[in-house]
This record gives sequence, C-alpha cells and structure tokens, in this order.
Amino acid sequence: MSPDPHAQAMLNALGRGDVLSPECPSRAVLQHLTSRWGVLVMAVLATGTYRFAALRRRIGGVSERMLAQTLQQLESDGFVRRRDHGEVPPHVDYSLTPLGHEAAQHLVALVGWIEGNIAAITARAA
Amino acid sequence: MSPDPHAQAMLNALGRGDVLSPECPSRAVLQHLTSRWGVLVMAVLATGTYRFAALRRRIGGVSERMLAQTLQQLESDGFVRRRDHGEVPPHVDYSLTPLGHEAAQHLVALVGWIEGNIAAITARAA
DNA sequence: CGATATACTTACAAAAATGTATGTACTTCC
DNA sequence: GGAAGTACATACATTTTTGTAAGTATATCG
Repeated sequence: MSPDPHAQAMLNALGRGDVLSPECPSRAVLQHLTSRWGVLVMAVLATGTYRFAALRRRIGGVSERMLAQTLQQLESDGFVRRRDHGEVPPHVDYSLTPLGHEAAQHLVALVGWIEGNIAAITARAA
Repeated sequence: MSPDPHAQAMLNALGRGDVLSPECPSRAVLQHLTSRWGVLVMAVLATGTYRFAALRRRIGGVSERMLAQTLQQLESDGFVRRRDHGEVPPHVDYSLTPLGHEAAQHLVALVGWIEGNIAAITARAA
C-alpha cells in the first residue's frame, strides 16, 4: 500500500500533526507563527504585556495594518490574549496565553541564535 | 539621547544583531529561515542528505521553482551545502552545514511542538 | 522507440502580502 | 484651541510571492 494522503489527514485528528502534508492544519499554524511579523510579535510579547502602540514602536517597520492583522491571527490561534479595558480614548493590551508562551519559547530561541550568530553568518555568506 | 537607529546598525557589526531593527541583516536571515518552504526544507534536511527530487517528494506542495529558490537562498546564507556529482543525467544532493544544523535544531523544535500540540490548538481556536 | 527520470531555468500569469492614506471619538498637553 | 495620542477599520495601489507550463541534455527501462 502506498502512502495515502487522506490517511495522513486522519492521523492528526487523533494523534500528531504532520507539517509535511499540505492539508494538515499544523501547516497553517506554522505559517502564522513564522509569518513576517508573527515571529517578532511573539518574541516581544514573550517579554511582557504591551499596548498596541507600544508594540508597534518596539517592532521596527510594522505598519498599523499589519500589526493589527498579525495580532488577530495569533489571537484566533489562541497564542495571544487581547484585553480591552473599555476606556475612551481606547486602552487595549496584548499578552501571551500559556500556549503562546510555549510556542514563543522556541521562537525566542531561534531569534536569539540568529542574533548571536549573525556575524558568523554574514561573514561567510555568498 | 534618543535611540539612534544608526547606532543599532553598528552594534551588529561588532556584536550581536537586533531583529527588531529593520536594517539589521539578522532580520533578513530570520525571514529566509522562517519562509514558507524554508522551515520545511531545513527540518527535512536535519534528517539527512537528499537529492532535489527526493526533497520535493518529501515536502508536500512545493513546486520545483520554489524549492530551487529556497535552496539557493539557504545555500547563500550558508545553511545548506549543495553537492553536484557532475554526472549526466544530473545528480545533485543537499545537506546542512554545521551552521545549518544549529539553526535547524530550533526549527525542528518549533515544528515538533506544533505537531504535538496541534490538537489542543485547533480545539480551542476561535 | 517512447516514456520516465534527473535538476533545474525562464517567461508569464495569478494570487497573496503589504503599504498608504483617511477616518473615528475622545482626552490630555501646551 | 490646536496638536498629539489611543486602537483600530477600510478602501485602494503597489509590491512580493507563488504557481504553471515549457524547455534542456542524456540515460535507463520496457
């Protein structure tokens, strides 16, 4: 019997996901976490709670639109928690959920490694 | 004195990078490693040496074009080593460099975590 | 002999990501 | 009173990414 892609999809219903199969939801989650701004948002939030504008100031280059979009994505995946203090002018802050902290841990490790080795990398890059 | 972006760029020349500043080369490297196919290529190569076609079969959904592009990117960053056996029909294989293995370690951890927790994630996703 | 496999590249087209500008309702600082 | 800050949404334009199809030279398989 050859490997059936449908069987793989079933695997992740009861067991563990498989990022190598395109239909597996883990593939989508991976993309959200590793998206251009997703990584940075997670890394910063791993540091603490931030308000929207503060987060934006911290992450160089994000537009409001992208930050909002990224936060919503991560929130709907359950990695980020948004708290609206119901004040006016608006006061909202963002932090990581426990699940978010677990994921962020790996992202932070990756980012940290890159930052620490960037000299070696660029030194010998083609 | 307010934080000068130029000073930040200098920091990474002698010291450590800062992904949060847009001009820092570490930002680009991060994007290569976390690109849609970059993560998967690295994760698979962490497993061993592969020929182009084998890699493509392993990673569900990559087009030849994207795989080639991704591999070239990772090669020029020094994470992947390409070996052409100079035969015809062509025989080329890809593997990780020592630097690549270090980076891949974090990627594999992330991917592993997602695969292992995908049930919990999708269960409570909005 | 025709199909299949190998490792790509290139041109073209479609889709997705991202940026820019504007608006909202209200408050505080100068 | 005017400017700036707060947290976004929305429309529109542009840029970037990604996919598709075709082509290359040769060897092996049936």
